Order: sequence, then C-alpha cells, then structure tokens
Amino acid sequence: MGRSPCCAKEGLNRGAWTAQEDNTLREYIRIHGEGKWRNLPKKAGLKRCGKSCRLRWLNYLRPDIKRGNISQDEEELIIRLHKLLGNRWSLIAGRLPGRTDNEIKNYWNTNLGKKHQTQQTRTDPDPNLCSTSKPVPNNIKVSSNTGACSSPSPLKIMNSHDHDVIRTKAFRCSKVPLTPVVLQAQPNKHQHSINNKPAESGALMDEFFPFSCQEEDHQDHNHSSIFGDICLSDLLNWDFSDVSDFIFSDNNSNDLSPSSDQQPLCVSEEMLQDWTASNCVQTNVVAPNIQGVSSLLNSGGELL
DNA sequence: AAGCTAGACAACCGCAATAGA
DNA sequence: CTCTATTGCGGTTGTCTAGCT
Repeated sequence: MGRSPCCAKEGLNRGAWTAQEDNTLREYIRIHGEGKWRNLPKKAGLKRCGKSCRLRWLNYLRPDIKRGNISQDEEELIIRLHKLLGNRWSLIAGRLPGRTDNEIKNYWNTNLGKKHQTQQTRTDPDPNLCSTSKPVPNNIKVSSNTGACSSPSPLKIMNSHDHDVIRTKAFRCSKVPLTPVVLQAQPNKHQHSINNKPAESGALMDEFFPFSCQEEDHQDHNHSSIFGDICLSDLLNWDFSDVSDFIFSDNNSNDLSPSSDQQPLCVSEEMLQDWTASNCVQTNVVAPNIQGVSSLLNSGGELL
C-alpha cells in the first residue's frame, strides 16, 4: 500500500534528544495528549520527525517508566518469555511493566542473548531452539552488571557537543495478552489470580505488576487479563522450552519445532496470533492440543 | 596519557497492521 | 471496497563510555 514518508527529512534534528527537546515534547503531550504524531513536531515546535517524537515519548518520556536495574526475576522472565515468544519484544515487554520493548531488546542482545546462547551451546546442541537477532560470539564475557542495568541512575545525563542530551527510558504496554496455552494449563486458577498473588511470589508480583493490587493502570486494562488465569510465579516456574515445543509448531517458524518422536501439538503461529490479537482468550481452540501441558507442569520440569 | 576496542543503549529505518475517510 | 494516514514493531545502526593495551 502506498505511503508517504512519515516526514520530510530536511531540516530535522536527528540523533540524541536534548533536554530542551524533551521538555518541549513532554509539555506538549501533557497539554494535548498523545497521538497525531505526524503533526506534533510542527505544532510543538520541534524539529523532529513525528515518528521520532513518538519513539522518544514511548521509550523515555512517559511518566511510568522503570529504568535499569533489571532484577533477577525480570531477567529470568525475559529469558523464559523469549523462549516462548521469540523476538516479540513488545509482547515480552508487555509482561514487564515499566519496561519497553527497546530496553528488553537491548538487554537481550547485550546480556541475556549471549548468556543464553552460552547455556544453549553447553546444554542443548540444537541451535534452533532459540533465535536471536544476530549471531553471538562464543567468547562471551558476561556483563558484570548482569541483573542490574549499567546505568547507575535512572537518569543518565551525557554531554553531546553543546547539548545536554538526556538518556532516559520509557514504558510501553503491549495490548496483547499472553498465549492461552498458559491459561489452559492452569484451568483452576481464579480469573483474577494475578491479583490474588500467592504469598511466595508477592514481592515478585509487586515488582512486575504494581498495578495489579493498586489502582488499575488506566492505560492498559488488558494488563489485568494479560496473564488471564495464570500466576506469574507459575510462569516463572515453567519450563518454556517444553511448552514452546508445541506452541511454535508452525512450519515456517524459525525455531521451536517439536521433536519428531513427540505427538505434534498443532498450535500454529496463526493460532498464536489469534490468541494474542484478541482480548478474549480462545482457550477452546487450544484445548484439544494442550494435553501435554498439565503433565509438563505436574512433572515439575526443570527450570531453564 | 593516548589510542583502540568492545559493550551498552538510544535512535533510526522500513515494513506491516490497523483505522478511518 | 479502496486508499491513505497513523501506529506499532523488530531489526539495525550510530554514538558514547569504560576498560584494556
């Protein structure tokens, strides 16, 4: 479909944002709200592409942003979700309130991907189990700040030429719920079990879903149904490698194909998209193919 | 101290999906 | 139904920083 370029590139600022630009954008959005990104720069007096403004806002300027200090729990969840979902960073980010897909993507590419790759090569000879955006060298030097962002403070100010360039990070919630495989796997969970978090995972849930027991986050009610019936502690305890074996059985999937000696569980990529595209989880779609999940869960499968 | 290199991450690019006229 | 604008997403690039030589 034909599209005009999002903006003329002539005369526009590029590169790092200055504090002044950030303030301008923040103030404009405070007054006028989000949206209409194409016209925003002109109206706000910014020499930026609308797309750039949107990205800056979503990734950095939004108020409910959690920057850096990715906890061990979050890291573990990222790894598992990546195993389940692949490079669907927005989906993964949607499971981690306060985190943006960009941050998670970067974190994966710089830390987890390498670490995970190392583990894979050590424990799993199948290189297709997990795909990363780019090949990772084997001489991994695991970052010393693994589990904690390199940024020592939430707001890192750097000098770039004569501008005060602000490096911040923003939050975007994905609207897409997690795959109902999970829901089916936990059929007895209370509908709002995410709010009725078990005691042993309380801190974790508070960390991941601060809105779940507080005032509902206005911007994404789907969060309350993101996990639907599942409990995050269960999520963290699942062996997604097994789950993903049947979730991504689509023939063109670049990873995660079921082993040949298994009964193939035909949950296709299309189905997954159906699930993730709808707010209502179509558990009935999965039900016939989900038989292995409960046994998987009951088996107390090994953690990654 | 200077230069080099790799890591970290912010920002950009291009495409696809979606909305709405 | 078609077309265009808008938004969202993942991959990639660019730049800064820290560590090493």
